[in-house]
Amino acid sequence: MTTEEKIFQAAQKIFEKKGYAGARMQEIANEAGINKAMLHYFFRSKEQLFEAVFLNAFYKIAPKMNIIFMSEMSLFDKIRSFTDEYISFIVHNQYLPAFIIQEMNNNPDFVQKVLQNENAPKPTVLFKQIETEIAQGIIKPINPKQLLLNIFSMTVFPFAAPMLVKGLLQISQEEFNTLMHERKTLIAEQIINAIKNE
Amino acid sequence: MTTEEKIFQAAQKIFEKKGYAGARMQEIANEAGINKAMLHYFFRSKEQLFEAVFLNAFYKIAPKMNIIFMSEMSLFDKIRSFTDEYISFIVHNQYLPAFIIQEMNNNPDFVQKVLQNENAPKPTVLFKQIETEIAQGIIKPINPKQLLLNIFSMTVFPFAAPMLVKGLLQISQEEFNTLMHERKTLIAEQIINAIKNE
DNA sequence: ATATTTGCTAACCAAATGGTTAAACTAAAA
DNA sequence: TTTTAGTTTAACCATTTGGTTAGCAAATAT
Repeated sequence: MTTEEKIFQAAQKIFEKKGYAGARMQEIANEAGINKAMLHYFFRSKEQLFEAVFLNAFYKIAPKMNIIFMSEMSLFDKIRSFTDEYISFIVHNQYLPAFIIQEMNNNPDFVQKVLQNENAPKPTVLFKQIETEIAQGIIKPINPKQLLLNIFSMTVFPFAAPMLVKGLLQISQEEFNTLMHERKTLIAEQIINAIKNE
Repeated sequence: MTTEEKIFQAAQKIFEKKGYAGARMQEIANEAGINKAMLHYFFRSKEQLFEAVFLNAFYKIAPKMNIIFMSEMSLFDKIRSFTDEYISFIVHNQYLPAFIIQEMNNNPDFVQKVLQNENAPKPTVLFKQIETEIAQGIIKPINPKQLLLNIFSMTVFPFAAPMLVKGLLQISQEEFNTLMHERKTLIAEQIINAIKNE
């Protein structure tokens, strides 16, 4: 592993745990086992190092979102495969959603920068599909944005607020993981149950 | 307004916007229009000032949660009144959920401290009620923890990740507010639709 | 073989940051 | 009127923090 990779991985770990404001360049250097000057040698500044880490994190998740936005499946199958694949992925990267959400909240300017990229998921196609399926009588009438927001909320929230969820439900990390595994199919069931006709 | 109140309100504003790590004592003093030494005169340290603000925030929201945990209503009515009252309250305190969630994530020790207080919401009664209504055939079988998590996710998530939501749905703050207003009744409808028998 | 670039470190620096102090001001109690 | 207690400020302090510099050693190019 090159020094640059060591730095990047250390930065990932520290930024994800502490956020931009809470992270310290010295701590990242220690984690990487190298001299602090190397951080600036390879990445110029804390901001640029952070941006590299943040964009990498965001574009790790974005493709998973495109399952629901871009594929050719029926709405029900989109919901099923999105929840399943998203949760399967996030279980192995539990830190990502909270990190991304926190930094988007604290850095509103950043949001547009990220979402104007070509990789950024675009919901218009999905919205049209929902309207079509409503018109066909497959699902009950609902504002497409609300439906997408429901799917998203149920899928992402536990990973956005893991500490709150574990505290409120009074469960351990193990039970949390079990629940998340269950949710891979449960969320789709619940939503489809709520919107399907008959 | 006393100086202590000025400090507290300024601290609320700054901590909520920037988080503990991103907030600066000087900025809080400027916001309050007083000398920085006064912060330490009234609150001793940044940590203690933060703790006062955080606990205040948490115990503003906690009572709204007890609607669903502690009242005597039927499950459906609990869901209806929780989503309605929670969203109504949060619309006027949009910063609160993201702030609480962020600091609970960054400060895992803090979580237990907060949730061991007597005000802290306890879910056991609700879980039993759900199991009873399942046994009575009112609702379909579901893990009570999953049901609570669904209610919670749909209600809280948009306020936990407002920037991400606005970005992904490509909506303005105004449209966001409209959607949230709609959700006061929509969430309950969707969930009840998903779990009710017949 | 020599010059040059690249990777790396120790030491250093200026600014920022949380916190302290001593003195001054204010208002109420004695 | 004098004490006394609480409030406020300006100046100061020690530490932390992001960032820089000068130099060294190994690789690369000439």
